[in-house]
Amino acid sequence: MLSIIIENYLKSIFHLSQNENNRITTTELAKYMNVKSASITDMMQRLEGMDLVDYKKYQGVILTNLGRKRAIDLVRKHRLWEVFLVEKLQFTWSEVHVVAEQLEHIHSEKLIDRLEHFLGNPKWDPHGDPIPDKEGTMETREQFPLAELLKGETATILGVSLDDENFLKFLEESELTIGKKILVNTAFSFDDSVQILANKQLINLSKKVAQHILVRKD
Amino acid sequence: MLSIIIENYLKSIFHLSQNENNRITTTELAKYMNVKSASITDMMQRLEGMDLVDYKKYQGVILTNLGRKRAIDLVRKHRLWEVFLVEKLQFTWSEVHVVAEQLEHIHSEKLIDRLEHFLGNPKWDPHGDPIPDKEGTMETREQFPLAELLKGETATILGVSLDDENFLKFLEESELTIGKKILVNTAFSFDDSVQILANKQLINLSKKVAQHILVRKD
DNA sequence: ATAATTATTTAGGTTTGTCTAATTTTTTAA
DNA sequence: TTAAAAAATTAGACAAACCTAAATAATTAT
Repeated sequence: MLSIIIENYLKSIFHLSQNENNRITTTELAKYMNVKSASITDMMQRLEGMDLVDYKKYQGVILTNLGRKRAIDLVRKHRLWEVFLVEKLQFTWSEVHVVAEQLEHIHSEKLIDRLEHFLGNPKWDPHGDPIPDKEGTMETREQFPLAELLKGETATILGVSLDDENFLKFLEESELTIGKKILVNTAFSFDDSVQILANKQLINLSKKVAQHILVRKD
Repeated sequence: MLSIIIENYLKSIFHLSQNENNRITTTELAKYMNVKSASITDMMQRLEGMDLVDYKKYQGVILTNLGRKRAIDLVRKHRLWEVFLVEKLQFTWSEVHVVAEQLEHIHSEKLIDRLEHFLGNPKWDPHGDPIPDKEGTMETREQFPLAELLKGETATILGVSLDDENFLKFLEESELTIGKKILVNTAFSFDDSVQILANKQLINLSKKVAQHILVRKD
């Protein structure tokens, strides 16, 4: 059974390399995980020996199939627990992450399968991220950053692409939550900010915020 | 924040010393936890320094108020999670313990308070053990080992006093679960076993089994 | 193409939590 | 009440997961 620490390494590598499925550098990983590069090198050599990563000196690291399987399993657990916390225990969007980070390390296949069923086999978590099934398969859908919408377009909020507590708090306070309909009132070219209409209110969103809200065009 | 390992030490000391509230020896604790006595001595010196236990060389160990508070908090979490597993996820009596042993180490006061409310503020866990409230107070009630009943007496099963997986499996298979009514048909003096009537069937119980089933006399 | 800079690895050290073997203290039995 | 046995502690070692400082490799800028 993998230690919690090793599980966290796998998850971090997975998150950093999933966009491009490219090798990531030890420095990148060190920054992301808040440990020193020397510790990364150390651990990568151990994980290589466990066939969890493909690591070559000075060439960075990438997950093996086994490592990816384990990482996706953690993502599955994390996201199912997030659904539980929000739907059953009324946690807010911004509160769930810290707790789910702990819960994802509970080892029990029966627990997670039963939890999935108890929650009604959800396919998306409270941030709009897909929940992998037992085989690691996740659903996909067309979605865009709100920032890409043009003046006058309408859309529905599907999720977010940034898991920052204050960002999520801001969205909660602005009531910009999943399912909400929005209309782009103005797109300002001078700073790429946008003004949207949501909940019958005009709300200004910075470029960064608009980039990390994911929507479906209506 | 206490490590999982330290939390397990506190819980073990608590369980071993709660009957008599007496000091326990390092050897007792070592056997219970499946580690060597030397490791216990080592750890006790650390815990003494953290004001979690009162430990004196060659005189055994007992929890301080602080240590007991922490241990009861773990018991609270363990038992609430057991209720969740049984009531919401349909785990059986004998399956819950291993998973709850992991879940009890999740750190989040909000999580456990919300869970308690979600479960309807239960006062007893699936084994019939009392669930401490936030202040550490638990309910009490009159209960006896089934072994103490006399021929002809009727009773209701309240719980068990042994957390052994095979013992619990046996009870599940015999449908001797919480709330079941029983009647003592015969008490055999030669081996202290008893024959009871439950679920319209005659069931023979060894002395050990009868000692670890807790009942209320009707 | 070489020098300077940056990235990465190696070497050696620390803490936590365990172990075995040796020693000391306590308990039990003669 | 002393000797033998049992229990408990100390000493020293080890693995995991980190660290700092030094060395080496790769990249970049001149």
